[in-house]
Amino acid sequence: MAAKRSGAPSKRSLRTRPQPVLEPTGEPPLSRERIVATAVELLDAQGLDGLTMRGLAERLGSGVMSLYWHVDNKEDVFDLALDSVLEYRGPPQMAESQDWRADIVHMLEDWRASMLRHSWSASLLPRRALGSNILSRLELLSKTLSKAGVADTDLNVAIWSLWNYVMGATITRASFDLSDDDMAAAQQRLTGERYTTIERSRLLLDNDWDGAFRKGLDFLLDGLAPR
Amino acid sequence: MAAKRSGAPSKRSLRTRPQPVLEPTGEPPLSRERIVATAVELLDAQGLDGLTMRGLAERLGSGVMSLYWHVDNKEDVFDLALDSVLEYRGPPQMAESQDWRADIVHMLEDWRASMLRHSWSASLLPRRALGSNILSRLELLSKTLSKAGVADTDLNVAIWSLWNYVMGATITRASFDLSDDDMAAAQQRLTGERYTTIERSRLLLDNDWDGAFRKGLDFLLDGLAPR
DNA sequence: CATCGTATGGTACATTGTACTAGTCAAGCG
DNA sequence: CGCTTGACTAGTACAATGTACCATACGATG
Repeated sequence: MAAKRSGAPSKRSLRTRPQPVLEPTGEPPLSRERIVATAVELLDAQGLDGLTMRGLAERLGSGVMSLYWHVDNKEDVFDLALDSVLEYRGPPQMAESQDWRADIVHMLEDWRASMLRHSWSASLLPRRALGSNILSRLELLSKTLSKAGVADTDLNVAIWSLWNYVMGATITRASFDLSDDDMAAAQQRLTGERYTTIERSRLLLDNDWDGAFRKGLDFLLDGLAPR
Repeated sequence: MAAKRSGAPSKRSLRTRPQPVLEPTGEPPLSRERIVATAVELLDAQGLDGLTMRGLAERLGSGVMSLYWHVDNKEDVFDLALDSVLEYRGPPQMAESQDWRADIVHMLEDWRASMLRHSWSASLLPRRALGSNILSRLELLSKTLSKAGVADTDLNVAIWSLWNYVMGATITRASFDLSDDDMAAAQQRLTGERYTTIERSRLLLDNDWDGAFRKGLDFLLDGLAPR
C-alpha cells in the first residue's frame, strides 16, 4: 500500500515510471500532467465551481478515486492548475534589452493577460503559495530592477509594490468581468447625493481596463524609478 | 406566502417592523443585522470555511431555514458581512485637513487594517460587488485627489491604481498570514540556482509588511502627485 | 511461486446549501 | 367574533460534493 500521509511530497512515485509497455489505444494512463491539463480545461469551461473531482475523473475516463493517487486533494489540483497557467517565455527579442522599463511592462502585462485568459486563476491566487512559475517571474523582476539601478534597500518594496498592483488590478478586472449585473446594481446605488464624484467621473463604467492598467503601471514605475 | 424570487430586493419585509410587543427575555428576534453580526463573529473565529448556515443558525438560536427569510442565500451573507466590516470614520482631526496625502494614506491604511482584522474579508473581496461602505471610501478618495489637483483625465486611473495597490497588498498579506508552512515550502524551493536574486534579498522572509505597504504607497503617490 | 510497490476504482459516508412544506402569531376586516 | 392575510419560524428531505476505506489488478523482483 502507498505510504499514508507522507510529510511533504505526495504519495505518488518519485522515481521515473517504468514504461508500462505503452498502451496501444484507449485512454492514456493517468498522470499529474494530464490531470492538471484537464482541470484547466474544465476550469476554463465551467469556472471555479464547475470543477468537481467527479467531473474531472469523467473527463479523464477514470474512476474518481484514482485521481487521489496522483494528487493529494482538490486544493492540490487548484495549486497545480494555477501555476501551470503562469509560465513566462520572456520578452520578445532575444538579446539583452536596453530598456528595463519595457521589459518589466511586458512581463507584467503578460502576467495579467495570462490570468485573465483563465479568469478563475485570479480568485485562486490570493490564497495559495508561490509555484515555480510565479517565482521565476519574481526572480526576473528582481534581476531587472536591480540591474536598472534600484537601490537594494528599496528592492523588496519595489517588487511587492508591482506585485500588489498587478494582483489587485487583475483580480478586480476578473471579478468585474464575471458580473455585469453586480456592476449594474452598484451603479444604481450611485444615483443620489452620496457618491456624486464617482458618479460624475463614471468610475465604474470606464471600461478601458487595459489602458488604465498600463497608465497606472507607468505612474507606479515613475515613483519607483531610481533618481 | 412571501413573494418567491423577487427581482432586486430580498423577500423580507421592506416596511418597518410593527413592534412585536418586544419580547421580555430569551433570544431577540432574527434580523438581518443580527445575522450579519453573528456571521462576522463566526468568520473571525473559524475562517471562511467555518461559516455554515447550520452553525450560524445554531449560534443565533434559530432554525436554519429561518435565516432564509432575511437573507437570499449564503452568498448574500458573505456580501453583507464584507461590507459591514469596511465602515470608515474619517481622518482623525475634524477640520478640513491641509495635507491631502496624509488623508489618503490614513484612509488606505485604515482600509487595509480593517481587512486584516478580519482576514477572511480579503479572500472575499475580489469576487463581490461594491457595498456602500466601499463606495463611500472610493468617493472620499476621489474627492480628495480631485481637490489635490489631479487632472480629471488621470483621476480614474489614479483611483484604480490606489485601489489595486491596496487590494493586492491586503490580499497578499492575508494569504501569507494564514500559511506559515506554505511560506516555508516556497522558501525551500528557492534554494538552488534558479532564484538566486530573490533568495539573496530574502524577499519572502521580509516580514515588515506594514512598513513595506507604507513605503510602496509613498512611491505610488509620488508617481500620481500632480506635477 | 510469493511478495511488494504502483496504480485503479467502487462503495459509503459525512457535510453542505437550500427547496419544499407546514406551522405560528398578530393585525385588519367583515 | 371568525376569517383572512402576511410576516416569520422551522422541520424534513434531497442532491451534490470531497474523500476515507477497501478490494483489486498487474508488473517486477525475490
